[in-house]
Amino acid sequence: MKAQSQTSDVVANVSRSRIGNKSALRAWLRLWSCVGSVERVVRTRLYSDHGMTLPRFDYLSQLYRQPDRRMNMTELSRRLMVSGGNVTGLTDRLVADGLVKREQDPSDRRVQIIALSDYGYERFTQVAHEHEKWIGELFEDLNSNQMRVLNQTLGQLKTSLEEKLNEQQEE
Amino acid sequence: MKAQSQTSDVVANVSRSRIGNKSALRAWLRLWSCVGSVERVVRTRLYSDHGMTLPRFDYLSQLYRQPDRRMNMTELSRRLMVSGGNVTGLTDRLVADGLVKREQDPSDRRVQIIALSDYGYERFTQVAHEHEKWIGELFEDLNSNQMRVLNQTLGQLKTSLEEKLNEQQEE
DNA sequence: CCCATAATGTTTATAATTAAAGTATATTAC
DNA sequence: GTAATATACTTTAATTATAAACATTATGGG
Repeated sequence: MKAQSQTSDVVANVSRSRIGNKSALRAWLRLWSCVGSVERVVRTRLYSDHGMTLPRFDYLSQLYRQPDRRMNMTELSRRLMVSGGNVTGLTDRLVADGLVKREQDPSDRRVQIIALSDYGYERFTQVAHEHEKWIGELFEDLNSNQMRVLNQTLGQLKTSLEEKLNEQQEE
Repeated sequence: MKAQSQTSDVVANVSRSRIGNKSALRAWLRLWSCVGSVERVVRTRLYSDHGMTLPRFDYLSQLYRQPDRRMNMTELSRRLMVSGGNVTGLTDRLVADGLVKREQDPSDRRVQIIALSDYGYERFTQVAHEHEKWIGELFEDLNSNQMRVLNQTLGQLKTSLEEKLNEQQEE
């Protein structure tokens, strides 16, 4: 009885795992597809209507959300989920366009603090308002219940992924 | 009465719209974050464990899913949600590495048909197996109900977005 | 204090990516 | 049949992106 029970458990686990992988893979492909579609629309409109690229918009939005509209390079890299070298390049171009400024951290000479300029703030505010409208339109076919469920599930997935990434980093 | 009722409707609509936009924006940010996290993990492991980049993996996976493992450039561009020029460049590099082959369409001399090579098939099969495992692990904290709900909602969002993109294109 | 180690950011080389313009071929309208 | 238009792909120039190597500064243990 015991042996058989173990075998059943093993079979059940393998089976569950395989189904889980397939189900996860389907979810992943749909996530990827949805994000790709939204990004494509947003990128195109940002560029044609405001002459702004998506990476720059994402960058500025991170600064914008901070109370003091300031952030160092490492934190920007982490939040934008891009490499440090990429942030250096983006920063160079945003500084050249006057949208952000580089400041020194008085307590740590390694740190560059990036501040949204007045011009950058003004510019971003205008674009962000439209951006929010586009997103609203793209998601309008979901009813309030679906939206609630989506936010809940993605919220948990996000937390779970962040935990996994932290664990992985520590290894 | 009539005027007041209209005013209330307008207020209600505006209010609903604003809430909808905020809720949609939250969902969008979570979608973006989850996809970014998963991509980061997959990209890093693809590169360190298999010397393969994520764009190439995505490209090969599109070919792999076709019954004849063949697809033309335009269709690849559409499915990968990237520009045509990008597909040209990726194809050049994948051909150089022997993973895919360019073939001519006998019925239309403009068309390039890209075929997964035997080596490409073999290579992709190995990597895809691991990839599926990684995705399974990244999503393992969602229970079966959450997974079901996520797949359902994302399925509808995907369809809705595809419709919107088609409409937009026709305008 | 001094050394090892960690953290922050830049540089380098290369790949991926876009928008727009260009080339070649096909299709459609007349 | 031919001209206009559309489709398929490539090229170009610029931007965005990565990984790895590097320089500088900070931190912690002896």
